[in-house]
Amino acid sequence: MNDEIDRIFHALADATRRDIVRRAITDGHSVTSLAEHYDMSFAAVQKHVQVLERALLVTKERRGREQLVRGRVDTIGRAATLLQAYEQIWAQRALHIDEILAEDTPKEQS
Amino acid sequence: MNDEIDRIFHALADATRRDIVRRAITDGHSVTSLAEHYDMSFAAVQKHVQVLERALLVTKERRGREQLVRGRVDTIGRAATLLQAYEQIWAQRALHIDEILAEDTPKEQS
DNA sequence: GTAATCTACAACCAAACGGTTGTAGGTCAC
DNA sequence: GTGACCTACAACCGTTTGGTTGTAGATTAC
Repeated sequence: MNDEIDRIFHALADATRRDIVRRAITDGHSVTSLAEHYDMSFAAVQKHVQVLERALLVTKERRGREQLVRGRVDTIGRAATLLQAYEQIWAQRALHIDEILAEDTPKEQS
Repeated sequence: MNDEIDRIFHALADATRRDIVRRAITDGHSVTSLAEHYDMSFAAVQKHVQVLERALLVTKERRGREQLVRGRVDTIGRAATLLQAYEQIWAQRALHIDEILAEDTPKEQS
């Protein structure tokens, strides 16, 4: 499961791949049509899609001779939840600090 | 700015680094005390901390001869917001699909 | 002042990344 | 069936990553 998270974050750690996800999440796009937007070879874009696919951030669907790339919302949601968990931990810590301050202040006054 | 996001996601794409952030977000820890938890050299952990530092996910604070590592909540929140944005885009798409289905179904019945 | 502790950083190495070109297999149009 | 198009994948290459060991600089304890 840690490997799964590794793959998700690694996949998102590249601007080209994030842009592919952005495009693919609203509509399916062929690999060729995706490749037209970037200043690199078709094969390079194909590799990026493969990385996204292994991270389950994207699926491919045959459409005639094309392969439609589509964003996988469940996985993106999973990653967002993970990060929110980190925020949650922090929020509890901040709350805890507030409690400590609230307890200490009166004692200093006595 | 894209580089900043690259660095954040890349930093989180490693289980050891995620664990360091987890520990450091609630309390400051010296690099040595962090290193005790992992099956690798001190220098390796030090490098991981450096990656987190460059991604602004963590700050170091001198405390005598130790260096306290502490999680940066603002950056974590930033990453969470980014992922939520992706989810948001999806939600709109899902809503759109629902609308299409809602429009189509009656027509099929008539 | 000396020894122990904590950190920083350089040098090295194998493996993974991110790109390239080239070749080959399906699918569509005609 | 031929040609054009879309995709898959192998081979290659320079750079980065993630680990190691070793050395050196501060800081603390005594």
